[in-house]
Amino acid sequence: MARANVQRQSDRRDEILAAAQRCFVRSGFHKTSMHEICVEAGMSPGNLYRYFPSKEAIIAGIAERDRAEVAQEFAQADLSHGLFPLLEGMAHHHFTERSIEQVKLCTEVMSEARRDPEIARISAAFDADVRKWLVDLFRAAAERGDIAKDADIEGAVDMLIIIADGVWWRRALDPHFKADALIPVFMDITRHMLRSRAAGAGQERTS
Amino acid sequence: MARANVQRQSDRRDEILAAAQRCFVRSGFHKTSMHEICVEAGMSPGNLYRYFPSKEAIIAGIAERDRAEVAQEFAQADLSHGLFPLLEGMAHHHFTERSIEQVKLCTEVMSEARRDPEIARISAAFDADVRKWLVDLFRAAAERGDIAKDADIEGAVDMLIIIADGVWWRRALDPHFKADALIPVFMDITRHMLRSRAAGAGQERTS
DNA sequence: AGATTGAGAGTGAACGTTCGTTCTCATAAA
DNA sequence: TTTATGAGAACGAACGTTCACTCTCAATCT
Repeated sequence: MARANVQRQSDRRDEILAAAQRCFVRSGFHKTSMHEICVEAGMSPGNLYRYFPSKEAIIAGIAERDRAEVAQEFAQADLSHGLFPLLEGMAHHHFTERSIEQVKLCTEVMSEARRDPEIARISAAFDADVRKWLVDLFRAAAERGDIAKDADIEGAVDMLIIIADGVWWRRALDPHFKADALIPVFMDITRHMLRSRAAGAGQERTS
Repeated sequence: MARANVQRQSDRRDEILAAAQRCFVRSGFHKTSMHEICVEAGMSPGNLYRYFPSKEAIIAGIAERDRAEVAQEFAQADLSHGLFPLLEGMAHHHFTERSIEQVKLCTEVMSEARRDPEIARISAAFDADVRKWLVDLFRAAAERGDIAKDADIEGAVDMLIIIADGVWWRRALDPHFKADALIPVFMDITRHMLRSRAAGAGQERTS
């Protein structure tokens, strides 16, 4: 076979990443050996190294893939039914539908970001994107009249992201944790955060 | 004849743990080698192994120490000035006063809990303690009349713990993150969560 | 007092293992 | 034949851990 098959090359990379992801979810980045990934991918180390130059490159590939996957959710958002139905749908998706595998992988990425500068970069860029996306969303919702125009959008977004992180860590650490039970509380405080700051008696019971 | 000095033995263990903690904060559990800890503690590996049987034992020791230190804060709580001043003080303590070193160490413990069953046990026990402590605190505050008796205490506590975790992760990952700017938002939603569930128009502006 | 003793404290080279990576060689398509 | 694809043994470094040994010093003996 003379010509380099770039499609097949790309497929092979995806297969390796998928295999590595399964290993990483099971044992974490550091306890997973290259040999383990090779077995999972049904491939020899020599061959695997033709597709990735190092273990770190695989980890970075996984991080990027994972972040892109999570980010994709935001792209599909539809504000036409109002902000709060959208947020509730996203909360449901984030709290329960996302597989526990992806949640665990996300925690791996977060802790690796504390060590590997490249992962930190990917992670920080992702965070900035999500934050900007949410702020823009809330601004648009304010224009629509879904929320007060003088609401503390930045503060609310920061808090929502923090809650999202916290929920995923709980999901990852406590197998009995039922995140969906928290959705009413979550929606309640979200509505409250986005109320008008001006009036003492803001709009209560916005549902 | 040199008798076994149990006090000195304990001191030595503490010194090793302190040295290990510095290393772990700097490089994380897995990237820290025993040699590194030995250098930091000014001690040979042979001698260090007289005080701890393995690296895992040191990690477990660190986790226990760290959790105990965090738990100590709760023991000093004083409800006599009302629930919300107490909570605000705790938030301030948790969000800003706790050193970034301890925050980073905490994230190490959390991610290690996903791998090491012993750390998971320590971490889960700690979480359960904190949760029970907070629920009891809120029940006592309800008795005092600080909050409504029909408030969703369990839900509020779960959410507060989640927020606390999320804030610490943000602190650990983003050096520019200013957690104290979030305290007003935090207190606001805390008050909101602990309002009465019965009435449509709960007490607003409880400050 | 001075010498002897014995056990705790401490050393650091070395060990066996594991890991990420590379090298050599085979196979099969073009 | 040529070249992409693949296998798998082997390498060298790094790691956690061990082991044989030395040092220190209070207790004991003469």
